[in-house]
Amino acid sequence: MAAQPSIKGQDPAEDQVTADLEQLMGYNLKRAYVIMQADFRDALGQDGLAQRVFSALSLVVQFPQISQSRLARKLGVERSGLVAIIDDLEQLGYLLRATVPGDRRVQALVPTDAGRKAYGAAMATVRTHEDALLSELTAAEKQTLIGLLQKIRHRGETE
Amino acid sequence: MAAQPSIKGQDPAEDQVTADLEQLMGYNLKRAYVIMQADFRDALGQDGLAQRVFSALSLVVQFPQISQSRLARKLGVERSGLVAIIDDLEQLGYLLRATVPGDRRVQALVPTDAGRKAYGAAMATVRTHEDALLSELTAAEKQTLIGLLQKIRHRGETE
DNA sequence: TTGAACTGTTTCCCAAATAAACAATTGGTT
DNA sequence: AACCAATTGTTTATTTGGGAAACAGTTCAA
Repeated sequence: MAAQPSIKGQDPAEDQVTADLEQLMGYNLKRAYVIMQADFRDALGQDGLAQRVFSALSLVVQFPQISQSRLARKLGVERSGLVAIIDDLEQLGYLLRATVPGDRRVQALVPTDAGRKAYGAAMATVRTHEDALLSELTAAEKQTLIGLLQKIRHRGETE
Repeated sequence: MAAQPSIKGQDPAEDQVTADLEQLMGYNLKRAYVIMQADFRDALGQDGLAQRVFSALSLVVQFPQISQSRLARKLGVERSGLVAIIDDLEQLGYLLRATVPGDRRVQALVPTDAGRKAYGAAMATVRTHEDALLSELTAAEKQTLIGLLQKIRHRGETE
């Protein structure tokens, strides 16, 4: 049932063995995620935007005047966790916390010109790096993969 | 180019808009990964094995007498990080750190009967939960998804 | 035998994320 | 009008996962 002991040293046959793990979706997802994440960091440099900051900026650019609560819900994070992210973006001058006339609780997130510009540049860089990393996948495969991942997301995010 | 301001309140149309983010592989991978991870925790209970501990146990069961260095390489983590994981498994009585005759540096990781048993039970639980979470995917889709994720892994892990 | 390389380990540090509590504010119900 | 529930942004503390650097003990080849 179990493989040979494989005491030590090189054991080329070992790599051919298909481990239980390799058939688990969670394991494959995690390993692939770690690789993409490392690639993302590499793309934007160690002083660049973190993945989550980039994602937040993207949605602020696409939905100007969105509130923090709604943004947190869209990103699937807690409101409390979003505060630091928005602080970062505000300090970088990429967005403003604007007061909303009708409701003094809410602060509308408004992207600045610098924010839109930085986002465009970052997005281009990220796309380039993703394309390079995924160069062994065809366009159709990439689309299939994204579609299947979204199927998981739609299932999990509405439960 | 930008969407309507969408000041406040419900805005059902907003969800239909396809954000840039939705076409990025990294973003979809991260969101799907978070969902699977939450499902994993839910499956094994809050006092159950963590994902990484489960993975380590799986490989120890499948490759008895594997060394920590080789296990770390297989899992894609640092040796230093693996120590705590093996400590956990040892404290649970799921494996032993056995000395190897030929090399006094190495400690072979040997699964106990309890370890093999616990692993089998955990694996069955994980599989059941995964199947439930992925019930909207066909068997073929699941296989395709795993294959594409492995393609990313093989690219990233050998670079 | 000397020096390079490897093994497991400890210690320190960092990033990401959640939970719980809080004041200010809003809105609905009576 | 007055109360109460819900919402918003925020702070604080805690947990988790992981990497970097250094270390002593050990092996191995030149």
